[in-house]
Amino acid sequence: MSSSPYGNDPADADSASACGPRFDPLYRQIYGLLTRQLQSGQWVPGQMIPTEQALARQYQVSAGTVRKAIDMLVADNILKRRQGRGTFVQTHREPRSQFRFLRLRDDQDKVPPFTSRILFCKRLRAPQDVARMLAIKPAEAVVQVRRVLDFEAIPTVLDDIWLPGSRFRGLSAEMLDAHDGPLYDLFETEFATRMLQGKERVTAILADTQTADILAMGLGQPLLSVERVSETYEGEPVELRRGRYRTDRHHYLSELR
Amino acid sequence: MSSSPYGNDPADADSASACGPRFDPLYRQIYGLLTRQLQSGQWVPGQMIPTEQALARQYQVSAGTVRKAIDMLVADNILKRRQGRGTFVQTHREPRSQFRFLRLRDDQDKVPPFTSRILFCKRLRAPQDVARMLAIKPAEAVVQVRRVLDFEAIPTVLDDIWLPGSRFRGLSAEMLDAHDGPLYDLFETEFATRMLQGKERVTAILADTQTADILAMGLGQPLLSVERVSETYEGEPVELRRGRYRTDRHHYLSELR
DNA sequence: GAGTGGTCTAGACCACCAC
DNA sequence: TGGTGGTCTAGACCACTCA
Repeated sequence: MSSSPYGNDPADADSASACGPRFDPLYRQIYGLLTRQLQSGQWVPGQMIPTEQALARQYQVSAGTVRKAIDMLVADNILKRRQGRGTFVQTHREPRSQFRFLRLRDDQDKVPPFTSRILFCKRLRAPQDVARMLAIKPAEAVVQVRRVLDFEAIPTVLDDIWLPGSRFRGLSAEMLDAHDGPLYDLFETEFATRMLQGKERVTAILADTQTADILAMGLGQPLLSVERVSETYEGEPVELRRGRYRTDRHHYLSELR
Repeated sequence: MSSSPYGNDPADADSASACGPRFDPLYRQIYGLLTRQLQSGQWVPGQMIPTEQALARQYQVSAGTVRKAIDMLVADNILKRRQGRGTFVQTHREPRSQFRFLRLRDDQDKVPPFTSRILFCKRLRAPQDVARMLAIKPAEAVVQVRRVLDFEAIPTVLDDIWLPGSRFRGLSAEMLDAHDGPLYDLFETEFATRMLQGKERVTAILADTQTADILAMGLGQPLLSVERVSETYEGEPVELRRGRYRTDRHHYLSELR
């Protein structure tokens, strides 16, 4: 967590050794308090949090200190400031951050319009590898969703999604079909689970029979394999995805900084 | 440029329309001044810039304002603060930011050790597509470098690199062979060209005869195609790379935020 | 101990938004 | 017009590095 342009980040220290707690600045403590309150659901996605002044009074610190804590949460894409209006809990529902994690792009590096089809949604005991990636016990309950994304009516992405059964009690194909918009919006709204960050491991593979069939392509054609682990607060993994991307019409865009 | 957790970023405005200049805060102006001085080579990579106090005096603003400008440059990976020592121009030479743009990882998501072999370095007139990506005129001079990266003696990456001939006058295979460490270090040191950010477009392809031969793999096996455009100050493109990555032992890592 | 960046404060004023 | 975040200031003190 907490990848911000602020000092004291242990991962950014010149000496690689993990030193002790050193010194915890006030604004970091406020950051922690706010994070915990967000995590507890005290403020829901889309809602306005108290003003900087109010928080400063509440925590008995100066406005500048609260501001710095909020800066970090904004850098984490957890909060969003709107000048003249207030500071709001970020949401995957909002147009500008819809499909924030989707890296597939067209020739102009834009997210192309697409539609989603749910192939199935079932509950099962977590296979070994899925359990490991989700940091749960093997054979614990998980929900598996398979879906296809069509870009201009061309099936392009085949996703298998695994979610911890305990968090996603009640998730069903009907619910998924009824919902439109990003999955992460549904997860926020119905399961109080916000995807905050993730990692994708990308490799090149050959289409197997089943995938080639679903994506209407030749056997042995190349595909991008995209394995995503998404995390919520405190880096807790709450989603595993295995995507197969056709990249004859699109590409995976990665920004280098 | 300028992707920072700070306000007034037009790209972050709720209304997508490009409004006028609005209001240019002082710290942005300082950011601009510092950027121009860095671009002009007034301070070279690795060198310390003047202290915040000194800059504040020089520009007739408060220390806090200079600090905020520097914060932005730090967020851009252009400067690096070291508490108790000073603020330094970031460099690709430093261990922590060596191979900053390389996304290939091993099973533990670490950058694996590797060695580089230059296959050739030649000058030619830019083909149409290369010229377009580098924003130069077709048939202008470019340098093309081909090299292989070996991971544990296994050829894994085949890179073709195109550089504008005007900037990279004097680049030769001998110079490349003599140099060890990141290419971007050489580019900084010998050609005053700092790679600040970039984009990679990743697709899955099948190995052709030549590539399969160089990477010691079967024809028709899947490969990652990684097309990188790197930019220096003001988003000026100064490098085009086409990489072919074997991903049977490694993967391409992408962080989602 | 001198010099650097890092934190924290208190307060003034500005730009923006909604009513 | 009132309230929000955004900017800017001046100054005190702390943590860290190095000689």
